[in-house]
Amino acid sequence: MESSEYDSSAVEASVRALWEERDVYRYDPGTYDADAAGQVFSIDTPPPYVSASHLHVGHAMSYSQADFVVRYHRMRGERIFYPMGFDDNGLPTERFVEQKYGIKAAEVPRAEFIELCMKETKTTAARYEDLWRRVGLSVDWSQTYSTIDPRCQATAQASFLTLLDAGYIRRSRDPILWCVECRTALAQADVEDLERKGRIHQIAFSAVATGKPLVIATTRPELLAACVAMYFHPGDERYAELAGTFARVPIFGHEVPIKADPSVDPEFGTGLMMVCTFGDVEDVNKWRQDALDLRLVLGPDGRFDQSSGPLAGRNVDDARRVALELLKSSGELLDSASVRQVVGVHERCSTPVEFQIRPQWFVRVMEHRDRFRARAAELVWVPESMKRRLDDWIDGLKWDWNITRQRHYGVPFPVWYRLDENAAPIQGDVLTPELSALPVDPSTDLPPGFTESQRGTPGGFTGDADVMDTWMTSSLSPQIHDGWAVSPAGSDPALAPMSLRVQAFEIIRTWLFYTVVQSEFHFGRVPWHTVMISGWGLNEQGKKISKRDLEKSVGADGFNRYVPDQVIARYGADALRLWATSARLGHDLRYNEKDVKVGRKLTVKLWNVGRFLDLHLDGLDPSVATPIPVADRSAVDRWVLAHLAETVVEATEAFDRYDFTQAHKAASRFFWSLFCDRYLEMIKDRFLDPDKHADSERLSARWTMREAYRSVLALFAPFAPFVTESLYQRFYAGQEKVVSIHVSSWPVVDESWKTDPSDIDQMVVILDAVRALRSERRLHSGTRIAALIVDPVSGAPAELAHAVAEPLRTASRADTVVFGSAEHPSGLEGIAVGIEP
RNA sequence: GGGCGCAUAGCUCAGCGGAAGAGCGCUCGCCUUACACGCGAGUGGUCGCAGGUUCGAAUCCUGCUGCGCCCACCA
Repeated sequence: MESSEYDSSAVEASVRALWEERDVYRYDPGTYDADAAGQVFSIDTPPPYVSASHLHVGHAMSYSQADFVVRYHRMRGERIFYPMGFDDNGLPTERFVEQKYGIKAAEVPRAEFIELCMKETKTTAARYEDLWRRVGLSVDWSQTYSTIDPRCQATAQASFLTLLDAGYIRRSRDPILWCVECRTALAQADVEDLERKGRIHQIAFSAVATGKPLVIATTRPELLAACVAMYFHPGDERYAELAGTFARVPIFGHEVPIKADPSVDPEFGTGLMMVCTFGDVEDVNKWRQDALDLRLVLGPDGRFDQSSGPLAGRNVDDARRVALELLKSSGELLDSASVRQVVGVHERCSTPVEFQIRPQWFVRVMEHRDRFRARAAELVWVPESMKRRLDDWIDGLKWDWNITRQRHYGVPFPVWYRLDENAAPIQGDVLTPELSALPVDPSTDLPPGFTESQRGTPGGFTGDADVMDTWMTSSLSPQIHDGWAVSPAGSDPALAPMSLRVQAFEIIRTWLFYTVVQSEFHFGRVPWHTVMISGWGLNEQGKKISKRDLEKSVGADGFNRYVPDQVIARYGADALRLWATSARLGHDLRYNEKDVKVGRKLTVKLWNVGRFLDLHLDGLDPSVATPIPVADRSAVDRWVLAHLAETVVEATEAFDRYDFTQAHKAASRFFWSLFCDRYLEMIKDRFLDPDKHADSERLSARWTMREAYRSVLALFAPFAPFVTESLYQRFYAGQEKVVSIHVSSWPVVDESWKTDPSDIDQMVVILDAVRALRSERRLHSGTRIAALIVDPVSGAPAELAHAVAEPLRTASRADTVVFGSAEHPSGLEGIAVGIEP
């Protein structure tokens, strides 16, 4: 038996080897029984973007939190389906590859670019998997998926075709959000706010009829080229007479109608505004509502086109500068002022979002919002307050979900368009494959009934060149797991719906929302029973952990406290995970290295109790000996079991409501202050002073500490899986004949443990007073004292004092207990104590 | 502007209707045959502010203030 200093690296490596060798975390499909469906516990985990260049301790925190819950359920005997995926298609990966290789997707042959993407995602995914294994996530790695693999492509395409058939998807030429940097369409969820300083300009138009100046305010003078109307508030008397007349646009000279609309704020600026195609959402609304002209002047590459005169060929910033110069020299720029503005930017590259018009695939979410709200209400939310975030997002939706992206690395749309005699696509004439043929790539595969020679020819066909929004695939993670699109039998009923979705709060509006959409449209139900939302691990300043933290926070010894690999090497994965126990679900937690040290101390303490057992169990062998009935054990032994019983109940109830923080606290409180600091100290005397104690007392202690330690290890197993497994293997696995503590080993309270602990509780109060006396005299706790003097008043205190005299003597390391006169208050009413060294 | 969350010991955080808590830090002891990554004893808080409900409020209600996040947004 090894019983040396704790070496986390060695212990964790050998435990990991055991898990992998025995395949402890493999999902057991078993036999599906509808009545026993609760026995499967299935988890829908977030597939991380493999392009996120580095994982930090904050990621380790949220993934660990999911693992706590999963491990608890596994220990309760449920069959765990715990897969892990990697999200490797879509923009983030492309941008990562573009940056790493210094290329632009558009300027490299498509096949070559995709090959680079695949290569990068493979190596990064392997690195992630390795880290997650070392963190101790109890994932069944045989269930791993990648959002670009054939199964996922087939699932996404099947969803698309099914939704198209059911009328949930439309193709239309709408104004769409567009990123000129990434040169692709975006969905509302891809856009975030950026606050910045801008300038607002007063610009004079002129009334066509009278030549009078009409002054508007704008932050985007370059869009004068795209101006199609001027508006004022219908109640604004200053401009009432302008209704139905026209204004002339500066620089460009075209005439635009002047109209009234209640959405205009008469207090803002001059009370007159211009509408362009398109500067913002209001422009789009008025353009639709009043059927205004279309003057699209900004191209998909972010440059002004030939119709924009002096601005032609320029990008937005350049065009703005030129427009202002022209206005200034013509005297039409009346005023400019600084203003703080908030602009919508693409969240991946922070480029301000522009508008384009082109045919796109949209999922009709707007008209079905009530259905999504109803499903959101069916879900169990942990914490409950997070439901509001989804409700608010649904309420604030403005557009249908645009699932079209003009990129290269993604799932292609499984459609072809029939071409007319000029080889132009015929609107609405869409060719689709059989579901059984999926996945298809329309750029190389053929539509049913066509030959390759007809590709791109008059009367022939052409494949859709775009790819799907990455969320189109990841929102199908439950269906990827249950085999919906690829298994002949369809969704595995044991996995549909799933038990639990785990994720952080920032992707509620994307991943969570879109998954609800898919599940509702395809199956008319929720995708999971419960959603568990974790917070973020923040840096020491309370901010999001940044790339800078990962790169710059390096000490003189080269140690970076934010890099999980380094933290694990120094303190152990158990210690890092134990830090994550202190974050309440849905709440952020500041990361401090010292808090990992606290976790480290707990793992070392658990280990050292193992050494204590090695010394004192004295070959106790449950496989041949029979335990002493609890009723026959010493009072202190019964006492510790009574508190253990309370602890197990508390931890179990906490875990059942996903409150792993309380479960950990309960275990910790019991283990440290009751089991170690009091119980083990109290029983030591039985071993160290054998003459004063009967063999039966020692045997009672041996059985009790063996049983209690078994439960302690199990209570901590979800949090610190490595050290608890190692100790379980050392002391219990052989006798219990169970491969791992992590399987069906959650502690069970024996009814006989539930005794009244109050006598010893009170004794402990007296003991504390005795310890204070010893401390005053600078005696260490091993030093024996000649006598403990107890001075109780008659009645209940005297009865108690006599009842606990012997355990109190033992715990105090006193040779005798003397009932006599003493001065020092014990902390208990009616009892004073003293010591004679 | 709307919504949500948070404000408790120097720090990180529990507690959320019945006598202010933990860990870290700090002070004083103790190298005691499980553990100095330890043990014992201490220090430290008018629980953001102001009202209200209650026999009783850190805990419930109202209003402020500050911080964070989400949404909207002023052309």
